[in-house]
Amino acid sequence: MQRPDEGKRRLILQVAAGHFATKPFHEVKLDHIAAEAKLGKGTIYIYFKSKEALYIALILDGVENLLRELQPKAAETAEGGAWDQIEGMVDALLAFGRGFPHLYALVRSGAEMADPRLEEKRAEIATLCARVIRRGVRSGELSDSHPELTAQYLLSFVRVALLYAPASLSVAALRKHILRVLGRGIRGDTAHES
Amino acid sequence: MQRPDEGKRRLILQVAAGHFATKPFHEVKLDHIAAEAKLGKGTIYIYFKSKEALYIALILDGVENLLRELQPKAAETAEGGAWDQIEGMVDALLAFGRGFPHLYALVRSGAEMADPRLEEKRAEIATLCARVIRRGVRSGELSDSHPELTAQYLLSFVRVALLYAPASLSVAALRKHILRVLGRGIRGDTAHES
Amino acid sequence: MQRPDEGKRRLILQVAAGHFATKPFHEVKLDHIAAEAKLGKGTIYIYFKSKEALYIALILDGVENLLRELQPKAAETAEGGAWDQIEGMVDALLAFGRGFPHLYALVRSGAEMADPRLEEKRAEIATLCARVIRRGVRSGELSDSHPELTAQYLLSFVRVALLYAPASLSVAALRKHILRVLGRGIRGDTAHES
Amino acid sequence: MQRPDEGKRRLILQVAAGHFATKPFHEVKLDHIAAEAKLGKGTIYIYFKSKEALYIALILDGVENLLRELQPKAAETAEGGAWDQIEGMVDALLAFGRGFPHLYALVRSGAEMADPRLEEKRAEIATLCARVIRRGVRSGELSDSHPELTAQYLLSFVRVALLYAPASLSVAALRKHILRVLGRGIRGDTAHES
DNA sequence: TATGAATGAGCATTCATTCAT
DNA sequence: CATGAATGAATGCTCATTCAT
Repeated sequence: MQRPDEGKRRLILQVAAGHFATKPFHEVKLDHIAAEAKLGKGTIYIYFKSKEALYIALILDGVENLLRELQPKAAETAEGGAWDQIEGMVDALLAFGRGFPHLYALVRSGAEMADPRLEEKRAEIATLCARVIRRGVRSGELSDSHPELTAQYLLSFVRVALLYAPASLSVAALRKHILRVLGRGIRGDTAHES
Repeated sequence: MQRPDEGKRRLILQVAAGHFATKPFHEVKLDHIAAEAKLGKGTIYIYFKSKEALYIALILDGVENLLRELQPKAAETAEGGAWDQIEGMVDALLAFGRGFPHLYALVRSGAEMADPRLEEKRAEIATLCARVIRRGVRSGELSDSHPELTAQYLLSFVRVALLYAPASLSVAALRKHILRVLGRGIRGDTAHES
Repeated sequence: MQRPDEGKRRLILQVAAGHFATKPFHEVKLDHIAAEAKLGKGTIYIYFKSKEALYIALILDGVENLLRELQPKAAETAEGGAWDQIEGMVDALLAFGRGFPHLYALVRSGAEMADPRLEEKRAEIATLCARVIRRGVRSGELSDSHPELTAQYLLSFVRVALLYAPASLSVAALRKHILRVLGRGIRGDTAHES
Repeated sequence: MQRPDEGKRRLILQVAAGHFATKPFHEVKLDHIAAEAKLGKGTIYIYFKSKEALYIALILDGVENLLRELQPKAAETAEGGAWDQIEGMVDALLAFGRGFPHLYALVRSGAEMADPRLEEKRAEIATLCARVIRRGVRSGELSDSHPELTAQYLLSFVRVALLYAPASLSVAALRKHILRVLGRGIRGDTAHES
C-alpha cells in the first residue's frame, strides 16, 4: 500500500509546466501530460482537482519558490545598502527565470489569474521589492516617489529581458543592463541641464 | 480589404475585445460574443475565418492603431531631441492604454497563439522605440548599451503602470514617474561616488 | 435556417424511451441514442440539458399523456356511477400500458424520482383515482376507508398485471381480473360468516 | 460459504443497502460505501466480485430472508384456513418492509440488472402466495381465477402501502386496509344485484 | 448576406477495479 | 486479510465550425 507521494505531485507539476508554458491552456492535453509523466490519467486527479487547479498550482508553486528565494535577499537585517539588496534580488530573479523559464513565462498578465491566491502572491513579491526600495529612499540612498510601482517595473525588467533579449546576451550582461537602467536611467550625463 | 459591412466587422471586434481581455482564450465563447453583438453565430464566420483569427485580428488591429499613433512621434524628422520624442511616445502609449484597456491587456507574453504577424508588429513597435533611443545615444543625449532591450522595458513600463498602479494616480503622475525612472533611474544623487 | 423542431424532440424522446426502458440508466449511452435517431450527439443537448434531463422529460412526458387520458374518465360530470368510472380508468391505464410498455416500465419506485415534478404528477394521477373512489363512497356505491391508498393499489394492479401476467392472458382478461379483485376481493361467497 | 469475516460482509451489505435504496445504481459510489463502512475500497472486493454483485447480493439477501419468514406462514400443514394464512403473510410482509425499508424499496421493476436469481426468488415468493390462494380456492374459501396474478397484487399492495401511505397510518391500519380490499373489494354491499 | 440548428471531434473527468505493500 | 494509490477505459458534454434556408 502506497502513501500519497509528494514526488509524484512534483513530477506532474514539472511535466505540466513544460506544456503550459509552451502552449495556451486549451491546447494542453492532460492525456499528453499523463503520458509524458508515465502516469495514468486518473492519477493526476488524485493530486489535482482539475486541469485548472493543476495550472493554478503550477504558478502558485513557482511563485512561492521565487518568494522563498527573494525573502532573504530583502531581509531588513541585511548588512549592505538598499541598492545592494536590489542587485541581489535582480540576481535571484534572473537566476530563477533562467532556471524555470517555463514557470517564468507563465506569469502572465491579469486576465487568467482568476485565483485570488495568485494576485496575493504577486503582490507579496512586489511588496518585498517595494520595501527594499522604500528603505533606500528613507536612507537617502535611493530616490523614488512610487516604490510599489517601481517594484512592478523591476519584475517586468527581468521578465522582458528574459523574453526578448537576443540570445547572444549573457545573464551577466542582462543584469548589468537592468541595473544600469534602473539605477541611472538612460539620460546621458548631460543630465545636469534640465 | 473593404468588407461587406465594415461596421459589423468593427462591432464584432469591439464585443470580442471585451471578452478576450477579461477571460483566457478558452473561456471565451463565440456564442456569447454573437449574442452580445446581436448577430448570428454564423455571421462571425463571414468576417473571420476562425475564433483564433478573430483573436489575432483583434490584437493586430489594436497594435496597428498604436503603431499608427506612434509613428509620427518617432519620425526621424521631428525637430525636438530624442528624449522629447520618448516623452511623446510615453504619452501616446499611456493614452492608448487608457483608451483601449482591453486591447492593451491583450498583449500577453509569448506563449499564446504565436502568429508571426503579431511578433512582427510587436517587433515593429519595439524597433520604433529603439530607433529613437539609438538616435539619442548617437547624439550623446542618451546613454544605453542595448536600446532594443530598453525599448521593451519602455513598453512594459506603461503596461505595468496601467495594470498595477493605484487608481489614485493620474495618468500625468504615471507619465512623470515612468519618465523619471527611465530617465534618471532611482539611485539618488549620491550617484557620483561609485 | 431551421426552427427548433418539436418533431425532433419527439424523435429523441421516442428513441430514448426504448433504451431507458430496456437497460438501467448507466447502461444507456447517448451515443447509441444519437446514432439510432440519426442525429449528432450535440443535437440531443439542444433539446435536453443533460442525460438526466432527457430521462426525466421522458417519464414526465409519458405521465402527462396518461394524465390527459385519465382526466375525462374521472370527470365529475360523467353520467355513470363511480364504479363505471373506475372501469373506464382501468381501461385507460391498461391501454396506455400496452401502448407504451417502455414508458410504463419506467415508472419505478421512489429512488430515482429525484425530480419533484415526477412526484407531483404521480400524486396528481393518484388523486384523480382517489377522487372517483371517494365520490363512490359518498354515494354509498363503494366502501373504502382510505381511498388515496386504494388509488395507489389500483395503479399497482395495472402495473403488476402488465409486468407479470402470463402472455397468454388477454388485456380483456386482465381487465376482468383486476376489476373482480378490486371490486369484490377474493374471499368467496362464504363471506357471510366472519 | 463462510467468508473470512462474515461480520464484515454484513457491514458492507448494510451500508450498501442504505445507498442503493436511496439513489439509483449509477449514483452509488463504492468510495462512499467504503468510507462509511470505514473499510478500504479494496476490502469490498474481497467480499463481492463487483459493484453489481454487491447489489445483487443485497437484494438476494433480503429476499431470502423474507422468503424464510414467509415459508412457515404458507406451510401446507398450517392448521388455519387459507385466509388466515394470507393474513399471516401480510403481517410478515409488513413487518419485513417496516424493518428493512431499504431492502424493500430495492425491489424495483424489471429493467434493472436482470439477474436470473432475482427473478427466481421473486417468483418463488409469488408462488408461495399463489399456492396459499389456490388452496383457498380449492377449498371454496376463496374465489380467484388467477392466483399467481393475485399473489403479485398482494406483494404490490404491501410495497405501495409502505411507500405512499400517510405516516399517520399505523401498520395495523395498513394491514386492515389491505386485507379489507383484498378480501372484499371496494364495491359496497349493493353487491348482490349485478 | 445572415442565420442558428446541427454536427461530431475532442476532451476533461469519473470510478470500478486492480495490486503492490 | 486489508488497504488505498494507481489505473485507464468509458462517456457525458462542449463548442468551434458548417450549411441549408
